[in-house]
Amino acid sequence: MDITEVTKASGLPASTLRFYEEKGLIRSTGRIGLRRIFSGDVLERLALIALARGAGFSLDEIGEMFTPEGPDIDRTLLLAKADELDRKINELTAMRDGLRHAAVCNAPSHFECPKFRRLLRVAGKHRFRQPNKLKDKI
Amino acid sequence: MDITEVTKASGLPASTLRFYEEKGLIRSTGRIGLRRIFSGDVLERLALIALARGAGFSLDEIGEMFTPEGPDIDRTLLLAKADELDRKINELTAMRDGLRHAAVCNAPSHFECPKFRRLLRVAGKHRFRQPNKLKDKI
DNA sequence: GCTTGACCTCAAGTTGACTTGAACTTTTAT
DNA sequence: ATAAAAGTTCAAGTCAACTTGAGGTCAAGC
Repeated sequence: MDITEVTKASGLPASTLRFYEEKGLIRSTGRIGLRRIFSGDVLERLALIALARGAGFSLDEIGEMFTPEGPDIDRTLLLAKADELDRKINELTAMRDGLRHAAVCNAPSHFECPKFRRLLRVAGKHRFRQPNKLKDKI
Repeated sequence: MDITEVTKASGLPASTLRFYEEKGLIRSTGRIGLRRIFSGDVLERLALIALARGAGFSLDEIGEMFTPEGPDIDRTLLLAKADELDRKINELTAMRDGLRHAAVCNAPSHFECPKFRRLLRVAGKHRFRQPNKLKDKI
């Protein structure tokens, strides 16, 4: 398939496909002239990438999961990630319940609603961003 | 409390607190000299921000939820967001199960494992990034 | 055989959420 | 009184994940 067929089948723009290829997340099987040719299973790969992205993995992390040859995708890493997802799911569930409650609650501000405030306590600790990398000293 | 007390209590760096203030997400109650003074409930606010961030809301969206005076936080918006979270929760659950399975599965490649492939189909469609905004024409 | 449109490359721009740095002012500690 | 520590502003930098743009190539249809 050529790149437009992939864009149609996957919904991703060509620029993204080229970008993913450059990152090593997908591979084109060859060229006709300049044009990339992809084999059908790139779609499966893209689906997996989409899934992993949805689960909060970064492209780099996804790249590492697809170790070029490694049959040994680090299993403890996978389990750790699964646990992380469990925590995340709990958080999202709390937030969802909070929203549903907020939609019917008539406290003047949600901050004044005890139900809502309890949620804050429940779903506390989660870091979103790592500190910027400091430049390594030589 | 001054800004360092807030950083200690919240775990957020001072730069973030200033940034949030500039964005209108939190407010300092006054100054001593140049220095900001915060009242204790900023911590609650920060907890809520953290929760909402964790649930995937952008800072701008969070800002809108804290409408300055609006008693009428658009309830349908809240419910829509809750539904969105439900979908996300399903996705994460699928991914989590996929990871747990992958950790014990001994198919040569996860792509070759039918259980895993089924997941791909299940948890398909989710957009992560909106198209860049095109500059509005005058 | 030539135009046209799909594709290409490569560099630079974009967005969100912050962080970092430089230069300055205050408080606090000696 | 004075220096260090902690705070401030404002502009610029960073990072991920892409997108956009300029300029070039090439196969396909007329």
